[in-house]
Amino acid sequence: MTHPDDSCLKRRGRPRSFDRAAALEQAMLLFWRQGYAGTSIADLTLAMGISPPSLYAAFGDKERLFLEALDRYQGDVLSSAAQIMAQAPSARAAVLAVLRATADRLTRPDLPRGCMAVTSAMNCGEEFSHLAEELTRRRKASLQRLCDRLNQALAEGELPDGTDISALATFYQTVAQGMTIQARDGASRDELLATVDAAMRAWPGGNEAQHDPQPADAIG
Amino acid sequence: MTHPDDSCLKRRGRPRSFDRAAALEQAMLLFWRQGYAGTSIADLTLAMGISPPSLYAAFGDKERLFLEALDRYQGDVLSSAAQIMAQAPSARAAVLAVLRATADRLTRPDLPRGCMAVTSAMNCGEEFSHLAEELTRRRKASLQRLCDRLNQALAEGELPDGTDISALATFYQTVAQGMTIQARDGASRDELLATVDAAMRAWPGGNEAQHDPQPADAIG
DNA sequence: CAGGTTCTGTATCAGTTGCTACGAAATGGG
DNA sequence: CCCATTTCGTAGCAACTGATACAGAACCTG
Repeated sequence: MTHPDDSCLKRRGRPRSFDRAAALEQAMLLFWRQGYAGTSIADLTLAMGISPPSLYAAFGDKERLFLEALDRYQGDVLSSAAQIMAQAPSARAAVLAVLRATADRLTRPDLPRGCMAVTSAMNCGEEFSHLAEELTRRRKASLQRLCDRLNQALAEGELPDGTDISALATFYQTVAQGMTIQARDGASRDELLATVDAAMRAWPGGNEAQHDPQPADAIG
Repeated sequence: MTHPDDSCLKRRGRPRSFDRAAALEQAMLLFWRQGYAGTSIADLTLAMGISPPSLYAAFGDKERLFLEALDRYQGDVLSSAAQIMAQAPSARAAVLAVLRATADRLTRPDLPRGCMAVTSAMNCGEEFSHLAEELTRRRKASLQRLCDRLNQALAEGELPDGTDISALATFYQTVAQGMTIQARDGASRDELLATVDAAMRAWPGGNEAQHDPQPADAIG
């Protein structure tokens, strides 16, 4: 499943005159800001600096362009989350670190607010319901990764026996998704971090011994 | 600020041949399900059972119809929340009851999933940014009402001195907003209620003495 | 009844939507 | 060089968007 220009082979015919990756980046930013239905081909071609035929030749159609932009978006987000989870010394630290990174990510001053995977197909007509379902599928996949980590913690004794792992993972995903709405409403990074701290008070087994270090300033 | 047919005065000319309130209800349901941008005039006229000129004569234009549908939506939701808050014996009970009612409201089998005030203008182009801002304003108003109740609890000693009321209210609003995404993704009422229980563990001062009664089954 | 008023359906308006036909331009292979 | 191949910009497609002009129909007042 590779894209038409992934190969380094010499291609016959007139070479492409624009940077496909850069154009995809612009498309991603537009879909992120305005959603799938709210972004027109005219918007896209203007931002990408190409004409409609070039867009269709390079990306197929609007829907495939959206999915590719979504892949581009999630590529960064998911690998970052995986790395944070891998480095965390405990499940609690992993959840805290991921939520803090989320607070940072959702309020970057130079990027659209909120999570593209949450906002970009929230309300589209029924003719695009399969897009909404695709985003739902991806959110469920994220939930599953969190469940896996929490189940590991349960097996290692970090979490009390009988802890409802699915409910706990769902709770933290719910908080993270709510933070997207807050970010869209103008919440600052610090406000989101305060919500993260509140959410961590719900960690099973109490928080008597917990002294979470302050989050490092965002460096990018 | 009244609508053209609020009066009970006898009106001259041909009487309206459709039920304005019922038509508004259908419009609300469509905007709720598909959002502002995702709902066309054709969709609306079909669902409302009227022709475009009747729609424009009765409701102004699409934007004013949307705002009126939003008022219709929030009328029920906000009065219900206010009543629940008024009846609750404590701030904690109020937050719990409102969140449980929210879990119920977001997963009604016969109504669209999620909160219309969150989803209906989440991603529209910049030409409708004032609609998104209007919804943001209403969400901030809801937050303010929650802050007021929590400040009252602080004054009454229910909450520890030094409690960050704004942060606490924002946390619970964030959870409620995240529940909208979960509901859209198919979460059941019980799953949302489990998230509510998790969120209540974050209530300041610990939960050692708290034994929240089970929520009553929804009766409509 | 006549006159004024308001609503109704048909039939559209100009503008935008996603998308593409077409021929010119730019490359590599022979 | 000539040709096949690929991309380019222009220009435009049918369908849909939000919103209306128009004429006829239905009501009240007189």
